[in-house]
Amino acid sequence: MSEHFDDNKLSASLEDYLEAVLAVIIEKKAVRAKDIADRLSVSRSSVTGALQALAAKGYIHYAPYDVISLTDEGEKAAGAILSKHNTLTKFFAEMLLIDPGLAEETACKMEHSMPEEVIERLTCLFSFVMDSQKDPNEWSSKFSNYCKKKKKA
Amino acid sequence: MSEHFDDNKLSASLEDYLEAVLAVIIEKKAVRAKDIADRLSVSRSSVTGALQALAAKGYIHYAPYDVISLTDEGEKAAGAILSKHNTLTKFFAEMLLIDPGLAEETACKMEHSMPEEVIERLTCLFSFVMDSQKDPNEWSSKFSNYCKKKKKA
DNA sequence: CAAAAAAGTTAGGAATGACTTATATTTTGC
DNA sequence: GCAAAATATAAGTCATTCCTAACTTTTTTG
Repeated sequence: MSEHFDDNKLSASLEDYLEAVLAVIIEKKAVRAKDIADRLSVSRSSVTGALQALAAKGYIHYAPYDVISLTDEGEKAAGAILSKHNTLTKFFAEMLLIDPGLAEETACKMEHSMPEEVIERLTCLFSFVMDSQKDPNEWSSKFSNYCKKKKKA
Repeated sequence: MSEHFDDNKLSASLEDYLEAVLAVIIEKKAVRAKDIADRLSVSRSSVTGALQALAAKGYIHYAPYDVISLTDEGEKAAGAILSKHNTLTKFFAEMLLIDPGLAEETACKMEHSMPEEVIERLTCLFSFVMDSQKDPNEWSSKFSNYCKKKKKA
């Protein structure tokens, strides 16, 4: 069981960095500071700072000029963030029928403040509702009709 | 139509102050700095600072030692925040069946990053699902059963 | 109504977080 | 082995948010 001191709590920004590390690893098998700088649109030195902070909190293995990798703890945390991100995006886009761009953007902001338990239930709601549809497009048409009617009323 | 410069964007913290102003007004017809200090657990001087910031951004009428009131803009903004707060709390508690305490707490954090449009759709989802229940407790039992089953599988 | 209590304000400052630029160091590819 | 690319560090900026302490104004109350 991993310990949880106050100082390995992650800020929203550090969560973004950690998420980016995992995303880049998934995408290209290895991370370079530059990839993260590009992806998050910050300077390389900001990335170094963030990586040091993440290392200090035990989420990544980091040494100057060395390869970056996630610790077990880091992998778990990054995975959780990524999954929150995906769950929320899917919920907004497919269930609430929000424009994909806005869905993504909103998920990005909210992924930092959603407790595990809430995400779990959201996933559950999603499958509960979708499972009860006869065909995959049924929800979309039913719900958008309802919303339109509601708006007029 | 009210103007929107960069500098009347509110931080999460200022939104909390603004929300508190409205909440106290609703509750007791008038606001005193002390009420807000107590409610948010900050010092009285932090409240003064926040009120000045809110005034500078055009959300409240403020003059030293004078009565505090919301501008039209402020009333609109505070109302929107409060309604986000309530919508989210209700959604978490009644639809996702999250413990009321956690529902409230999560809503508090998320209310700052939910676009109007998403809240609107969430409200719609809520009534769509609830409208299709025969009695008020149907959802709760159906959904919690589904979740239990899902967890075992 | 005057003194004490309460509420509000101000000044000044500490802590944090997230960035930056500029300079130094290391690695890598030719 | 050297130049170019990548990375790291130092040092500093800027904005937020909050605090304490001392002061002023307002309210209460004996």
